[in-house]
Amino acid sequence: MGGSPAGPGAGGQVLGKGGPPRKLCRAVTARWPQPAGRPRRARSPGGGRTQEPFHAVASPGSPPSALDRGSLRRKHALNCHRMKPALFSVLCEIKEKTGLSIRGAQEEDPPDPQLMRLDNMLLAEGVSGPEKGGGSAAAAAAAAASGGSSDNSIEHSDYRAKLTQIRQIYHTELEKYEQACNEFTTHVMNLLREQSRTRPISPKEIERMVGIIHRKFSSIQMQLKQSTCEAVMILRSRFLDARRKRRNFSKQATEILNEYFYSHLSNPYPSEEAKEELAKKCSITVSQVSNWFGNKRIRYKKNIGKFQEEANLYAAKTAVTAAHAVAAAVQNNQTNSPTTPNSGSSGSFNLPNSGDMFMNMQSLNGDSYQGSQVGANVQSQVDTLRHVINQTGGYSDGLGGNSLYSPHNLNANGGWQDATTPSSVTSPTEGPGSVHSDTSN
DNA sequence: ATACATGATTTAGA
DNA sequence: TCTAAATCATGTAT
Repeated sequence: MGGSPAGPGAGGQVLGKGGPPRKLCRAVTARWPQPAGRPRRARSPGGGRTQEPFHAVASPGSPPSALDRGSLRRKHALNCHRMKPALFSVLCEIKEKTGLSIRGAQEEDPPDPQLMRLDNMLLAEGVSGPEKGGGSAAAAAAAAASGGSSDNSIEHSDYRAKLTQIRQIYHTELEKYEQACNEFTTHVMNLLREQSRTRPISPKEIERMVGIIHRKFSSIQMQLKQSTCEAVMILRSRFLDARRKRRNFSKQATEILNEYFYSHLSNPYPSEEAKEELAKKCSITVSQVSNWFGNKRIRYKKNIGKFQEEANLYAAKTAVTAAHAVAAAVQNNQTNSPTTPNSGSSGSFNLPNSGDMFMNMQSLNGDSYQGSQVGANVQSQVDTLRHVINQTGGYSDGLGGNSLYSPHNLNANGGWQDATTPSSVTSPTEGPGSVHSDTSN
């Protein structure tokens, strides 16, 4: 249920309209390298569509061919012809009549909704937005989708790096397109200007031509934007997928969880508060804490024997902590007034060493000393300590059954004792008297 | 390559 | 909604 921190399918939904991510992936990998070649292609054949041969206006770089030379000569002859003004006016008249110059002049393109959507998306993803915080919004969203844990900074930076890459490609391509568009527009304008000497070309016509060119280029830009959007979405979905993948918790996190588990073996059900605290300490989500305890309980119960060594280990740790606690408490009792235990607002111990972390957690559960009864808590620590001492004394007999955390906490039908039973009440010194046959799997 | 460990998910029950 | 139990899927050690 709430187990998944990333939430199955949390990613990829943003672009859901485009189709399943797999397909997108293929589409993009096939399409990505292409845009670089487009401007060149757009430049050359575009001119061939006007009525006059554009190559007639020799580009400054290339020497005119024999054909060009002939055409230039003819043009020059035409321009100098004495009948030219008369012919020109006739042409104007004809054009007026055919209405060529008016047609399509008022084609004002409204803002394309799809283009707007793409623009918005790119902005939201931090691709087309302002230079700095780019991607931070998306990354934050992704982090939120994953449960907000902060243990994935590597993936995070990886994501940002890739997003930056996409962003760069997008901008260079966009720049190229704009440049190509401008070049082509000025080229066409020059041609039209040149042609206007031999045939009537109204400013409206020029405007229209420019409009056509811009529309063409903006459609190419839209393709670029679409590809970029797809790339970002794929990156996102992959990023989230990667987070969905199982990753072992850090050693420290496992230790913290184990310490809690084995010190609350009689009732290994952390409260919501305790879960939150554990989650914070382990840099994982509360759901992950719940999962961990669920797994741990079932696996411990299934094969107690296997976990005994681990249990002893953590018991020893607990004992050390307890020893410190007892020492501190005793000292406190001697030096301070007996009614002022060294506790914070939540009633936790302030231990002089690193063990206090664990002690704090213990206090959170509320089962170590309800009602801030530090005395009782100290008693439980003493019990643990005493028990460990006993255990280490009897450990050499080598029999699995004689272990600190023998399954005395489990009742006959395999369940733990009543969940309300605090661990400190059920003294660990109880010993291996209780029943347990299910040490094997 | 394999077995084992472990985090996540699913299912069913209370 | 929480949990137990089964199971899946991946990480890790050999």
